[in-house]
Amino acid sequence: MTLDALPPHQGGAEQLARLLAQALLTGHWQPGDTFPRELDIGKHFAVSRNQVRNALTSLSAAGLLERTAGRGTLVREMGDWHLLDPLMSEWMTGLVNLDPQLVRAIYAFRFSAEPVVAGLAAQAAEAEDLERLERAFAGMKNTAGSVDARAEHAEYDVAFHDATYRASHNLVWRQMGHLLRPSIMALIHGSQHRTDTLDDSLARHRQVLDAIRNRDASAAETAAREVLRRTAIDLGIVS
Amino acid sequence: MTLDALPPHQGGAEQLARLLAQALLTGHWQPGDTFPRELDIGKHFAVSRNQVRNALTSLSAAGLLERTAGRGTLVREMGDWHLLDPLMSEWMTGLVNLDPQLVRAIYAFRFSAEPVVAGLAAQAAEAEDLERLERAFAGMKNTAGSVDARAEHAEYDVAFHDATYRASHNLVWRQMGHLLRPSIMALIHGSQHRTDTLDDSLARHRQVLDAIRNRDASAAETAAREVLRRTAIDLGIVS
DNA sequence: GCTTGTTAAAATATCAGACATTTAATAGAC
DNA sequence: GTCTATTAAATGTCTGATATTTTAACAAGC
Repeated sequence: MTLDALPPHQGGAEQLARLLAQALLTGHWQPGDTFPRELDIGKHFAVSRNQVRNALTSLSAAGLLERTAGRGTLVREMGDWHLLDPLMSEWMTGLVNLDPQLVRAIYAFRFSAEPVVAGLAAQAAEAEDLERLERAFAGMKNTAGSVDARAEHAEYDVAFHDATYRASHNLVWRQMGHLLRPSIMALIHGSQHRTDTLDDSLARHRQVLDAIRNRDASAAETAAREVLRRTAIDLGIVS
Repeated sequence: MTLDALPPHQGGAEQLARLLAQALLTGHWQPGDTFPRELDIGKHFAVSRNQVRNALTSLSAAGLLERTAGRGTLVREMGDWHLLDPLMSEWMTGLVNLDPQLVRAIYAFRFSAEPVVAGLAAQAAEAEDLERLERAFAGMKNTAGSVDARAEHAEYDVAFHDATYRASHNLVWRQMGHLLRPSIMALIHGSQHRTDTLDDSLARHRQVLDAIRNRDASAAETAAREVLRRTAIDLGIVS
């Protein structure tokens, strides 16, 4: 794979990093391939070697590449990717071609983890957390009607789940909230956005909110599981 | 806080990064403090500005620092740390002074997560995974007797839990295996290493192994919970 | 033939210094 | 007092030279 298929970019090592990362995430290079040399990348995108090095440093840190002096830059396999790196989440968000294997893996993780998190949230949530959850839920409700507010709706959706993770009051779980955005954003492209499915999703979210508000951990677990069943349908993982 | 209290270092930006990271992790600087300037760090440790910048880039990427042109470098609060970054795990391993709040947070995470992971492992484990688990368990058994093999024992302990995460066959869960090393290594300094507690720990690990081997998810969950109860005692979280 | 050592090429890593950019503080004009 | 230049200080960037590492080719010696 060469650089020719990639779109041009404008300004900044971060932009370049995103561009290359997204190419890697969508499988433009195979694991084990040698990545283009610094100088070639710089020449192709008309940026300095510094910019290239900064970008490649990010990609290495995220486990996408492996660089060794003298040999060059190698593309690493999916199992080595640092999926929990916030930068990764940023790069994944908005990708339409995200590897289905990856989408399924993230979903499977959420399906096993979020019920537990919701349970913890029910035990640990404080007033501040409940407010966040309620604000996010209200936002989801307000944007559920119109078709053109679906991006905004997704943002509130992310905010709701993120608030759940935060409400667990655990530093580690909270970090995992980063994975939510790419996972939920994938819904925008995957589902049909029919009014009744949105209503159904909303009702299930409300159950989670109520359970947490009532400090009912086991109800929160079941409710979270129900939300994710809905998500599975929308993602096309089950029918 | 100044740099004077830090030990000297030898060679390489990675060493420098580790040194500074560990100082940050043990609270040598308070959140919100301004970190020393690039040039001062370079002068103090007798390294080039490049090395300093490379080190600081790592620390920023891990969420320990926030750098802005013109203003300088700020120390971020614990809630912003990327606890799931493998580099962080590497820096945390071997730290004796790790913040108790952090140790407890990681433990609480494991206590809620590992039962689920063990359950998944029981469903998804393949022959290769069972072999890994058995090898690790055998290693734990062999090193349980002698007092001076406790570091080696801890390594097998890490390997056992890591094998559990891997056996879940989920890319996201697998990433979390990185957190195990610092968490388990903390045990070396925290517990008394009496023979009977080691035997007890070993017996509980065997339960997990057996449950996974028997593909009994719910038994694996309970067994994992029991292992972690033992860990809590050894960490001094409960008595 | 097989091993070993030498050399050369190619790639990333590092260095040093100048320059650019951003930010915050400060002095002055009104 | 408030707003506006100016200045200082910090991180960011560029460039070219140099160092280090790795691989491969090739020759020497047994």
